[in-house]
Amino acid sequence: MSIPPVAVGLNAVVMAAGLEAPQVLVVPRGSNEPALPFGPFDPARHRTFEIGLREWVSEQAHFQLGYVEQLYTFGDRGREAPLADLPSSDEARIISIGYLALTPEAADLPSGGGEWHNWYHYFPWEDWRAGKPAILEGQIEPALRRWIDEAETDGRRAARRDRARSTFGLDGRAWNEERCLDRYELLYSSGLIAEAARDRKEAQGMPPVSRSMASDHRRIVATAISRLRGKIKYRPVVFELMPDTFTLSRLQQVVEGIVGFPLHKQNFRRALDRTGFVEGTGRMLARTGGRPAELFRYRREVLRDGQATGIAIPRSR
Amino acid sequence: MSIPPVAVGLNAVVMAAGLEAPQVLVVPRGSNEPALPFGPFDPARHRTFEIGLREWVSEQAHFQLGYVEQLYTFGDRGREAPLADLPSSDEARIISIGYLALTPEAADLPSGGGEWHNWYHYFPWEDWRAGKPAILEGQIEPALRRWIDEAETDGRRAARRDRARSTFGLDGRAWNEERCLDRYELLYSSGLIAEAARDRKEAQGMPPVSRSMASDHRRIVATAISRLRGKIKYRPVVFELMPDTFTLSRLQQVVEGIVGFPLHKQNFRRALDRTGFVEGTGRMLARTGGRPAELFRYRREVLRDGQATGIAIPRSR
DNA sequence: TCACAAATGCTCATTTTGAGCATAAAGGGA
DNA sequence: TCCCTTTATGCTCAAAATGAGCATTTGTGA
Repeated sequence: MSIPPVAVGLNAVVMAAGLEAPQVLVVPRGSNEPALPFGPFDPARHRTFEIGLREWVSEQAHFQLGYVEQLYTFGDRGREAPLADLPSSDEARIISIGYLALTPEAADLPSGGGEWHNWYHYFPWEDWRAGKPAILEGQIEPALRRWIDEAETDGRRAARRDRARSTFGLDGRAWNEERCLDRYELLYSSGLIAEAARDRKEAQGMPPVSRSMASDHRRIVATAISRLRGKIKYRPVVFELMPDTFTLSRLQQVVEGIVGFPLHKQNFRRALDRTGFVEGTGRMLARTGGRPAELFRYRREVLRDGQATGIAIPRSR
Repeated sequence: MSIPPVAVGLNAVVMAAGLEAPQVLVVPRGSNEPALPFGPFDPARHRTFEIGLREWVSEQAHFQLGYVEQLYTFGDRGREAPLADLPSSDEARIISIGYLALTPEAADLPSGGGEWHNWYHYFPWEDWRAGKPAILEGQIEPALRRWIDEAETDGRRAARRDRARSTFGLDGRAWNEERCLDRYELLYSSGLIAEAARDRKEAQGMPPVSRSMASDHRRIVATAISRLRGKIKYRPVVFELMPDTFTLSRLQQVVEGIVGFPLHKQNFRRALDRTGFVEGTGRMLARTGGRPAELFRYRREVLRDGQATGIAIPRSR
């Protein structure tokens, strides 16, 4: 049995908690679309994927990754074509293994040309912290309804409607923040995303509703967002994004940034309290704009015993 | 930038609900250790991994996969060496993309030499349905304590103790069924698993505490079990393992087989009821050994709208 | 000195769990 | 035929967790 060779790349979705919104590390590429940091996997040099990933991130971006987990392996034909500075896909297929990395907000900006970009510049429909994003009613929902109506048969129309309803919460359905990837894929397959037109090399009528990224990188980021939004509920991963000490309000702000909607403050604290994940340091942070807040710290030990638990998400409004 | 080529294999962990316990599809290999079904990924033939996977499973095992999801991509050096019928790892590194597939219990046994094997023959310590498995107190816990004591420094000893406590629930800690993979990895790294001795080519004093598998296949199965045990709680994946109609007792039995411990029957039903996932057909199943049970069916539509929900797991005892 | 803005503290009605008791209905054997 | 055993189902009750919102503190800045 012989196995045809393919080239393997490693993609990192490095995330941090910004002041206003969660950030993702991207590499600007001049007039081209920005890309995720990317490095080849060299089986001769790297005993494991993760070692390889950490190595080239520290080489290229000059900073050390902390928390890292494998996301997904992407290998569909056609997805890698637009990355012009990589070998053409005609000979060797390139598959890429996506990783999610979380770094404390204090992480210095990498000097190698990387930049922190707000998640929601790439996914404006995902940010409900200040209510329903205008882009939904203004552009996306009408376009989705058009796409539904364009279906060729009644059956397909019904299938499209079901899909749009459940992912985008149309017709009174609930919005499920974890379905970020499903929404991206729906927008892609219905042609509402710049990458879709680009990949099919045709101009679509859709106004650029958000920023695009090179290759299938925006899909990889959507995968990372979905994963993080889910995981935060059953593993204490948020703390990987926090500095050593923080106020509870800041913690809540970071969680709200991730899930994309506001939380009920008192209930958030009550639930957090019960987990025992956090303990007061006695020190206070002044100049909060009101009463000073106590600084807390994450108790890593708690993770060890006991059940898998993350942070409760007591939705507000 | 050039990317060194590697060979990509696809591994399928195909699972079904057996009469007594969940089953996994394995390929017996005579005097060698049994293996998971494995097929090469050929970028020239397969547009996507999943298409490739479905194709060779239907070729080799003569049956069609239903539900399929990507699990993880395994690429550590050394892991593939023992699969003698594959090219040596010296030249080309083989990485394998693991997939989890779920098939209804009615699925015919594949004729191509595949066999359904009970999960718990490979992971006897994971089956708490009839109480704490004897192998834990009899063999695993003493061996773990020996391994803890063997550590060279106090710090390492403490680290080993913490790790063993939280994964195996030592010293009164809770048993978390989702940490199946962590437990396998601990047993592996502490040398209590046949594969560990094999991979280091040394004979360990450990009695064969369970069946082993080729290469890192048992690790892949552990990954699948952990994934399924987690996912069952927030997505209605159990129904992928059920036939068209089933009794509630059978459904509970399947869930118990997966999570590995008994559930409280009445509360299981109450919670199931609330999800609306299931509806009675009016038909009854006789000869259950007692009062006949109603046959139910899964309402696929419910999945569409509403929140992500799986099946409640009201632990009993 | 007095509002204001945050940070914290508490209460209360609802829901959701966790446990168990009670009743119903077939099949087997006395 | 009539219990008795066995499995299916129904229901109740206390405890815990959630969802909402009012009330109190305590620096800051006008």
